[in-house]
Amino acid sequence: MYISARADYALRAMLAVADAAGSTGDPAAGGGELVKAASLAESQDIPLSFLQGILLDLRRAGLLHSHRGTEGGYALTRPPAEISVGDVLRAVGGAITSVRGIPADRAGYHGVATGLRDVWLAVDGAIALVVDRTTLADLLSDRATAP
Amino acid sequence: MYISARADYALRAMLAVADAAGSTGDPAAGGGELVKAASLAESQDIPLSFLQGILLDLRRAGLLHSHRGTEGGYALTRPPAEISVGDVLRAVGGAITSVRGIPADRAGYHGVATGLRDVWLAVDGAIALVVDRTTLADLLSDRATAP
DNA sequence: AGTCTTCCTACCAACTAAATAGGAATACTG
DNA sequence: CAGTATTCCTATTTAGTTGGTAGGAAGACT
Repeated sequence: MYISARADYALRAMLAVADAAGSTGDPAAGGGELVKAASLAESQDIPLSFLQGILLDLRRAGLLHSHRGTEGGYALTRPPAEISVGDVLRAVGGAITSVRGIPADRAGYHGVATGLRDVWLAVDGAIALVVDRTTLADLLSDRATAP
Repeated sequence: MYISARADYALRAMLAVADAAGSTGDPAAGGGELVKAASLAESQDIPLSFLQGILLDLRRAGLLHSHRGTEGGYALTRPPAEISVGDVLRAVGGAITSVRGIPADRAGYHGVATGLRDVWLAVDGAIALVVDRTTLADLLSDRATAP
């Protein structure tokens, strides 16, 4: 599994948003505090203009909502316990398992290699089990992969 | 998880070697029939000169042994039931899970993102469980991921 | 000697990821 | 209604990897 810089940054940014919103005293469901892109970039060492493109992806995927203007910024659309690592990965990355760029479930094998497709599907399922069960809230409370 | 062309070709080539050796009547442990690179390339539609580099990797990893000359070719060093998909992947690819190119277990996180490292390790373990339990023999008998 | 085959190195082309720059559109402030 | 802060969006540059090719050198058999 290859975690791209985009995916890595996206997760770190989401965690930073969740943390900032939670720590400023408003643990309510959706809204929370608005966090500026610049402060996310600084707290996690992410190039600002690159981060902005990532935040855009996250917004389009419905994980963040944003507000422009002087007191603008970003906030989670759902509480951290309802956003999984898999949600974030899929928002920026597309398919999680791919064979030479094409999704694992449509790899064209023939002859003696036919069984390979099932292996990739099994791998995909195993990965999904981990990343879909782990939420941002889990990560923030530092028990990363509670069974 | 991204399966590169190299990894994909390597697996298909190994399966083709295992199949050719098994079907010519010598199901003995090590040796088997020697299969030429050219016939592997043809049976699985792999560019020959690209395949040769891959076969070299597999040989250096101890999965194949080769013989030059007129009746040369490649053969498995172990029976198909003792070679896992993971063995082949690691032979051509290095680490299975990597974050931005560096191995998952040494990703440098700080602050609120500390927990991410454990997620990648969990993913790595989940993938390993699948690819290390599936052998070439499993794939050849078409019951890909028997639990 | 003469083939046949693996072995090895160097190289090229295309693509993707990563990062940058610059400008709209939008929202609040006074 | 100007002015400013900020998100939003697109185009471009840069660097690295991947996929693939070419051309021999080394070994093995006839």
